[in-house]
Amino acid sequence: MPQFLSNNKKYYTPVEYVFSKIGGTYKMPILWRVKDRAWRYSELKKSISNVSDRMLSKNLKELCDDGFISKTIIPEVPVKVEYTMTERGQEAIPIISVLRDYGFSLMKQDGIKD
Amino acid sequence: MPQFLSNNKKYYTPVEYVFSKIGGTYKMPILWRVKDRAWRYSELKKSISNVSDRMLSKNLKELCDDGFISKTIIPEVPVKVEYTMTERGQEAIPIISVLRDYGFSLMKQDGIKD
DNA sequence: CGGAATCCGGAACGATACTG
DNA sequence: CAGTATCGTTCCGGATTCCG
Repeated sequence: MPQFLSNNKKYYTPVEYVFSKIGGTYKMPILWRVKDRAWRYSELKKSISNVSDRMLSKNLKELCDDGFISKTIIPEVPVKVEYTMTERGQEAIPIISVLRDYGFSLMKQDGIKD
Repeated sequence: MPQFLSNNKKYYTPVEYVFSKIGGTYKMPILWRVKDRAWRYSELKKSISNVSDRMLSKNLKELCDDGFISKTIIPEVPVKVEYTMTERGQEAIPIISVLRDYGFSLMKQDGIKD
């Protein structure tokens, strides 16, 4: 099995590396929303209905730090923050799309209706 | 956000459903190996070098129960067990392939050599 | 050989309260 | 409005032991 290091963490497969960047419960839902236009924090909070503030801000920060989205602070009162896609983030969209389609296919096989 | 139930567990996205079936550290590595030929337990153990017996047997059982691979017991002494792909499992391979390619692309962007 | 059962620690995650 | 801080819980996964 191949392996490599990044930030002192050991990875064994490229797939594992993908999950470390855009895996977890909320990152793909965030990217999927932000792909078309700028979204505000409160919009994302409302749209991803089961996410906590802690998880949302944590995941937004990581996606920013890893270069998938960017954050714009508009200094009005009260403050406005917008999240938009970067080019790197855009490249993830087709992957998420494939996973979504496959998810629907699996659900159909398993007799689950959405 | 859409949501649905399966086995009394709540899912919010199709992607989440995919991960519940073939996510985690070891399931895709297992599927990726079994795709071409039958593999024995001890072969998988050796090939996925960092997996424990607990995790390997647990993941193999779940993949069997979920219909992605099948298990053949050959009653020799000592017993021989082989794992092979089902049709359902085969359908997951292109998805894993896409994720692998994307993983290599991300690694290249991040200056990681495999 | 090919597992299953049990125990356990740490990381991930959730709910709530609070803040610039 | 857009987050932090803190605390409590859950759960993934490793180590170990045992079995047909």
